[in-house]
Amino acid sequence: MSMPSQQKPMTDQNGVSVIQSQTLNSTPMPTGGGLQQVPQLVPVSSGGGGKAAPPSGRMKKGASVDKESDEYRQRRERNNLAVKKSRMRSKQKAADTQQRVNELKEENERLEAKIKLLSKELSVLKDLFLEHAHNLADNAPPPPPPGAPPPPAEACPPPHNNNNNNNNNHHANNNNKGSGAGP
Amino acid sequence: MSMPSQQKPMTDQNGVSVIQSQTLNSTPMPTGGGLQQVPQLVPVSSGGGGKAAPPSGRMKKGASVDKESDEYRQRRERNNLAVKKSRMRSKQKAADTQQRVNELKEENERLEAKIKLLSKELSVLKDLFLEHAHNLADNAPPPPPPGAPPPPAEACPPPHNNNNNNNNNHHANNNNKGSGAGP
DNA sequence: GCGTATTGCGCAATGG
DNA sequence: GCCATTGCGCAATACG
Repeated sequence: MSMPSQQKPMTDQNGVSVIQSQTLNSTPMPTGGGLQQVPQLVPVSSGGGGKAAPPSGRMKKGASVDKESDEYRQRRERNNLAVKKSRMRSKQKAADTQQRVNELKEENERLEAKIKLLSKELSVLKDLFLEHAHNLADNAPPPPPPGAPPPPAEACPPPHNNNNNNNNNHHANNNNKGSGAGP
Repeated sequence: MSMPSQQKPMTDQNGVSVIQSQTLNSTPMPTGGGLQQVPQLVPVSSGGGGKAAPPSGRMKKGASVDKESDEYRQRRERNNLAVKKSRMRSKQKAADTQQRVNELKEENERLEAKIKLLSKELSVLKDLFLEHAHNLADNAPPPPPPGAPPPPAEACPPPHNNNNNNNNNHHANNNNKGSGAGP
């Protein structure tokens, strides 16, 4: 096993410049506004000629891929396109995820508000019950001692004007859709 | 953001590539991450060796930046580092966002479950009330005509065995502390 | 095996 | 001037 150059793939990155012949502006104009006029201003560099001619005449050989090859250029271009696409999608996905977070946060708030409301309603009802129970207790002595015959219950709770629960819960809109997430 | 100059630089990208020519491994830089490119092994191509010298001998001039410059290399390296860092953070952020989504989804489910439970409790209590009201109505003819003496209430609502709500909610674990959202 | 998709990396332009 | 961000191309690799 040994393999001679096994080291890790260290992207060597050479870069030849290739000026890109032909129309490169085939970009379908992604969303955001690209718009470009392509005025060619001075290329930053490269010397000139771009690599039309590599320093040494040597070109392909067993190991090298000649960048002059038409096929090479074609493949590169295809890959570049794919890369562009991939990155676009990646970005889109990120944005979507972010939006999802916002939506979920909103829904969370709504749910919490609802919980608060329900809790309040419950609390009111429970208080009513308690009050009722107290009234009962008032008129009915609680624990008759063992051995003593239970007194005939004849006192029913007086109205006591339980109208105090003037809470306006009459809306009673119980609209929970179960687990369905909102649109 | 960013779409500054409308003309995307025509990607001229020349790239002279200067392979690592001489000992380029001068980046010990253990900053945090270690990882560095190993000495080159060559295979990959390109100009193979040649790149030690750019295609044309000309280098600096009024406009071009000579890549041979020590300072240039230094700047490049610094930028590369910054780029790496930036990308790392970007990725991290994306991951965090994704996780946030998961957390929010979980919390949402919890909240919905709670709502369901509260709704049920409310419903039970309300039913009780209704039942009670009906019983009252049964024994108390609603509107005593004016002038008529109110009948002596002596019949209190029979138990009616309202035990039908045997749902064991006696646990009453109403752990909600009011408006406080659970942790 | 070939073709696209994804990923790491470097370069250059640009923003702050 | 420096670092941060971003678009882009290249090459290696993953995936079908």
